[in-house]
Amino acid sequence: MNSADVLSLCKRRGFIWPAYEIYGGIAGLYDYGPLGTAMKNNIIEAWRRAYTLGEGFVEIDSDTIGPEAVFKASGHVDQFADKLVTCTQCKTPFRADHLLKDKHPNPGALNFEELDAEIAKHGVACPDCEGELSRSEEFNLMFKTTIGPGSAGRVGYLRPETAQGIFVNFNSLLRYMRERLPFGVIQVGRGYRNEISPRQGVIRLREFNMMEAELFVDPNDKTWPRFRDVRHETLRLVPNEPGDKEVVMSLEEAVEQRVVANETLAYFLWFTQRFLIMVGVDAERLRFRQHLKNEMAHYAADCWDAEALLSFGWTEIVGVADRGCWDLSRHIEFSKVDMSVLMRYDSPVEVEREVIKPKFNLMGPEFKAKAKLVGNALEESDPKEIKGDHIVVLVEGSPLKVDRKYFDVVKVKEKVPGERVVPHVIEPSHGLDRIMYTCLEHAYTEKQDKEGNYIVMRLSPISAPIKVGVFPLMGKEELITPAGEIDWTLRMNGVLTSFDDSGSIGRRYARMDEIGTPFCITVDYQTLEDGTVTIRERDSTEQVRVRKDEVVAILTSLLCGSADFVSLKAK
RNA sequence: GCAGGUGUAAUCUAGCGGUUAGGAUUUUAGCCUUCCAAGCUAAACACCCGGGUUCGAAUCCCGGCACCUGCACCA
Repeated sequence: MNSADVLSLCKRRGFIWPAYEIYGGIAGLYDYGPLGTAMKNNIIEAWRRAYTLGEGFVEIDSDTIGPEAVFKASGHVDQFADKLVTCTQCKTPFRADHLLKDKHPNPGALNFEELDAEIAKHGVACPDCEGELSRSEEFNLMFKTTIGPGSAGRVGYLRPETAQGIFVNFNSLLRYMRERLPFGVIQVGRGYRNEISPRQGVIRLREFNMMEAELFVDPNDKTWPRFRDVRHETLRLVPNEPGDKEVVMSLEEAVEQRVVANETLAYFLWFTQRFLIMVGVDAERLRFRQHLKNEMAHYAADCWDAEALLSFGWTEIVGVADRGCWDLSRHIEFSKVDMSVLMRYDSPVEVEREVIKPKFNLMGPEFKAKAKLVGNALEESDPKEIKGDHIVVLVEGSPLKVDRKYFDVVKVKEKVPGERVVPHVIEPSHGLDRIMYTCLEHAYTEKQDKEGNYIVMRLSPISAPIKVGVFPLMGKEELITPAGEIDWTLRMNGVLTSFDDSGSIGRRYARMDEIGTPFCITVDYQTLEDGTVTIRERDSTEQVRVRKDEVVAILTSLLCGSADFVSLKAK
């Protein structure tokens, strides 16, 4: 099996196919067909429920386009505004302005033509191999656009991740969450990166689907209440130590041995693992690898990738990062809006401290109009700065010596309700397209039969786009009618079915196997006699006969995992 | 973005200067069929796009696009 087989099936059966094919296609753009869309929605729904119902996160939906300031603050503009030249010999890319550092007073300000001219003028060659350099070109992974008409428009970008949409809404979210940490916010949406060379099918796309969760926590408390419940669960980890050694350890061990930085991060590694396995990632082909220090994103303090073993090798499908306070601090800095949270003490702490109290009645005659300013400066000063008989304060930017006789030092008591902190962020960020592809590749099994390859997609019932195939054993009216009734009943109970009365029964089973439909119901002549139908399970191809009025209840429990086929068969 | 390779129906492929562009799978209609891609009869669907060479191009040449492999890149 290779990725071409999977992609070929995806196209043939309507999961995923290259976009704009009638115009020759665009690398890095793929569309989801009917089955792919249904499956994608199933994965999203499972994820959404895990976070909102399971962990009490809230979901928002923010814009995909944003003004430049947002991405200046996030760091994305500067990370990708580089102008690059590439060596035509050894192919090493260099930042053009760096190469001109000694040759030009301000190379960072040059445009492409000027850079090329300067490089030619000074005969700059490749620092590595002396090879000739290519022309300079922009290297910016964000799609740039203009918000608003013409030259009056503001520079904007398509978001390279959904996360910023949560950070910029932090204050509104904090209010909504009644100003208490920790709280979590999720978002599902598209992100855009103008990749240099998209490859490997849907693994690197220019427009992609993400599911991101941002958990805001108290930086002084990265414990997690539910950690206790799962502390004995295990993770397969590759810590960032020399040798790339893989270790299996419990969450508890991982945190105690400081392999994983804190409980919350460890909990969400496990949470991610559970989700991935639930939607159909093979547990044997899943591990978590810690980012190397030099690999870490500009915002991350620690980061673990969930990696799936695909035909391309180990591939990142989820990143679980401790982003620290990077994002919020940057938005505070750039927007000048406070985004700190008051962590209240159990009861307000009464503290006594010394403050400077200006004697305005004496200062008036001395400092005249500036008396008020001087007084304010004194109030803001620390009594520790008093030097003998005077203190130096800053008034309108210049130091001013103020004599001791103009102020008193008094003790005041004040109540401090808590400490203001900028929350830290734990971010599980999921590449939905990659997860979906992983589910498809891990589900793909083929065996030889007389026709050639017989393909079964062993998709998880949760992800499978079609849940049940409903067939009359043969295309006869007396069988089609009752089968049609069962099909209708299932659909009206929220189970997506596929009704098929064409060709042979074997062909119809095969068709369902190839798109991963977990169960098939067949109405045969016995149904007409005793009202029973058969349920066939995809992976074992075994059948069990049940009363047709029980079909909905049985299938519903089979699909959600509260019943399993083996014990149903034993009954 | 660089180098090499490849583009024929939805899929796999034959054809390598002159073919009504062939086959298989698939799909559709009908017949047949009492549980795992059965059979029969019809039908549908293709030379990646644009130039050039030639009397004549799916076939040769050039450019573009896409895919594959390696390199680089992947915050």
